[in-house]
Amino acid sequence: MTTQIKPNKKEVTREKNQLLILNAAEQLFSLNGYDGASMSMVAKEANVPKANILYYFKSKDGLYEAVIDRIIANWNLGLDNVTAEDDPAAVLYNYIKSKVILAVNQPLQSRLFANEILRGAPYLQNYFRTNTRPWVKQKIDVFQSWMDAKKIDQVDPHHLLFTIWSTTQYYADFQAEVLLVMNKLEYDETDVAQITQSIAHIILKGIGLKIPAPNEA
Amino acid sequence: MTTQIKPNKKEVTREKNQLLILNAAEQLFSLNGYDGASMSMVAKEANVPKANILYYFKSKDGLYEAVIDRIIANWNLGLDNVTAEDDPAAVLYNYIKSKVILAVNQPLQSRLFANEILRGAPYLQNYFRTNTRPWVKQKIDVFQSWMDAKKIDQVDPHHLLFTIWSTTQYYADFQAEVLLVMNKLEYDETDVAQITQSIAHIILKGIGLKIPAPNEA
DNA sequence: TTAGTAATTGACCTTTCGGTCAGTAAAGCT
DNA sequence: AGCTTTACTGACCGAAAGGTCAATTACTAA
Repeated sequence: MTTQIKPNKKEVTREKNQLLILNAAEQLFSLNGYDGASMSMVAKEANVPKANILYYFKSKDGLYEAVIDRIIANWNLGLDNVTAEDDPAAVLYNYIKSKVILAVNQPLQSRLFANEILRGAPYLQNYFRTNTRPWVKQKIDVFQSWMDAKKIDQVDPHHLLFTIWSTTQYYADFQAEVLLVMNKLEYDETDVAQITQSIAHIILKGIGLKIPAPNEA
Repeated sequence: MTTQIKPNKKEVTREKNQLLILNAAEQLFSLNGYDGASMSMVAKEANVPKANILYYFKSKDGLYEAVIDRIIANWNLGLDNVTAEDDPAAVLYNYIKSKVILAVNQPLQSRLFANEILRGAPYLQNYFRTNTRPWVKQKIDVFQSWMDAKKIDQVDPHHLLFTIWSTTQYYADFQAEVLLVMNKLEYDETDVAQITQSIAHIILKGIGLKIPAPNEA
């Protein structure tokens, strides 16, 4: 908690350069995967000497971990503070909506995770074990209590969660396929609403809920 | 249609070796992606000299294309011959079930496609344009006619299709995540039924259908 | 057999990979 | 200003990548 009065020129340029590098790396790792992105590609994209990247991040692994750590730091699994007393329809609708917005507008993170998991999640294993698993457990419990209270249909809560994740992330990870099949060049402004509506309709009605009128935060 | 009377030893060993190579390549490309799998890894896995692979397939690209071509050749998009007169519930239930079985038992192909699409589908673009798109168009039409006949709810047919694809393929492509979250080492025999049941419940009910009793081919 | 042809592969090539390091530039401190 | 220390980077390294090729080893047909 030492308050930094003096901006310290060294640290400023360092952080500026690290930001350039991390952004370039995130983009390249997302599109090409770990093996498909080389240090020199990152250096070129970030417009810094390759040795500078190694100086900051020690190794390619170190850079990759830094990229992942930054994503995780800003990563919000959503559904925070959800309790058995909350209204399932509103909660799930908002969750789906926020995940669709993320998928359409910021697909890079989702794709980086997808690349990771396809390889067996070598770097994310620990994160899943220590963070995702407890998070999931808590949500599963809420889902189950909704089922016990007959608020939603009895379905395996894990698979309900996977259904929400898969349907929403699909528009980020498989964007290329979606656009090719729909014969579009990119998503347009109406797509987020369209996708949210379709997914929410199917999933909410699919577990015995009504779709809330589209007019709440 | 020339009937091959003489087995021709050369061709026999050639095809045997090509099979070894293609199997090894499929496995390695699926797990590690195009850039993550090297020719020497494939050679070692297939137990043939590296130069032999180049002799058969000209280049790494050629090998990759051959792997993709073989998958596509055996690739059945399902839902064949489906018409507006068919029963939506039975058709969709069986489609979901067959896709879940594939995802759990033969995840390699799905993962190879996932790797491809994550990279923007450089090799599959053409396939999507010439094969998938017409296939989709026909299915969309059937879905739409079911909606017009009030047999199923009005939902964007594309997104309905994507919902089925995403939910089922998730168990192949993101197997590592699914298993970590569920704290399992591998899928067991009950999982296929469990997954099928959950997905089918949500999607079928989600578009206004009843889940067929689980007793038809 | 044997000549002719195709199949095969060990050795080698160039390029690029991730990574090191010695030397230089730039702050920071007194 | 001068001295110390840290930040940086051009040049280089060994390993591994994809790919070539000349030499060798099968087959096949006559």
